[in-house]
Amino acid sequence: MRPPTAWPSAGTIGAVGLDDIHEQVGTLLSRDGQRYTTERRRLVEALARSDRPVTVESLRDADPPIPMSSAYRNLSVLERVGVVERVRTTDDRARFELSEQLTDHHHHHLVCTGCGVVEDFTVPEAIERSLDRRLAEVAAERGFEVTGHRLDLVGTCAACR
Amino acid sequence: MRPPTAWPSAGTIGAVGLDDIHEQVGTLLSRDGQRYTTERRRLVEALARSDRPVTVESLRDADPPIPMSSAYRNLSVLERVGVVERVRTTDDRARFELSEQLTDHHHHHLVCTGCGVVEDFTVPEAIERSLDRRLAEVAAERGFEVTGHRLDLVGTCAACR
DNA sequence: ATTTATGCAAATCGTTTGCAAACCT
DNA sequence: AGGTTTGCAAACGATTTGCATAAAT
Repeated sequence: MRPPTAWPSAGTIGAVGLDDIHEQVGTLLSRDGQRYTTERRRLVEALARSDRPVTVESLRDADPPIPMSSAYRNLSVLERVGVVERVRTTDDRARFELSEQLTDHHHHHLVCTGCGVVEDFTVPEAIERSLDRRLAEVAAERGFEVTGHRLDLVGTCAACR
Repeated sequence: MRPPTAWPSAGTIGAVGLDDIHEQVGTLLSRDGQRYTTERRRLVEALARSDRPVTVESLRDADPPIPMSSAYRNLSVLERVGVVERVRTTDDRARFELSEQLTDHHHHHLVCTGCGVVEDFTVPEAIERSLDRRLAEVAAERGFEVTGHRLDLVGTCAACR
């Protein structure tokens, strides 16, 4: 694992290093008896290249295009082994991003209710900590096993105002 | 508006008063040229009776049942006028709850990734405030117009562990 | 050679919509 | 009556899956 610093939000290439990511993905996949194929590599690179969660549609329109059924199937596998996370917000299409486990980049989402676009942002450590403390309490009260939290800032982006 | 205290999470009946809610809903609907019909009244009561967001499926299975197409259509209207909020989490079905505007109950959601169930919880005022302050900053930086925030605690509920 | 992944087309499933009947004012 | 709401059935759109072909080990 790499230092848990705040990343410049500009994709993961350069910040963590693609080779590094590919290596981890390979490990996570093989641990589940899955192969790290060319197609999956391309998916991971597309996700790493983006500074925000991407839609499957945008992958289909990539160059070269990634067929939607393949994208969905591979994203499911990658999600299961912990490489990607599926982001559901207000609109009906899901978006995908590399998991925080993989990028060491804990962040949150800014969601536009107009066009559905999702951007990343972070909050100061101190706030995260007090939040986590309270969240742990709530979980304990309810007998929940916590796997994480999600914080979305909902609003209208500059383009949609 | 009623005092912005933390509510006991046990539905809204008794806490705010159904009559009170119906009155506000009537106002919000008429403001949009909509009627407050028997069917819509039943929907609002079903939502008020629940202490968590409900699925449309559960409304269909209510007694008497609310046909899904009617539920969807009315929930859309109620959402548009600000009476209900649509909650999207990890599973593919949407859930609905009375809007915070209506209940004066700002709360968050605890989401089980196993069965999809969604429960309510609150965090202390102080945490909300520092969060809001940071969120306002982020919004300002990006030119977003903020309409609210969402905080989900994600995990596995007692029944699914 | 054998097992696994790919990608087209068909199937699913939650949600939306057309339309005729029921309802409200 | 005149316009709105209801609810069945059909339509939609995002996602999943069957299956024959291609790729990987």
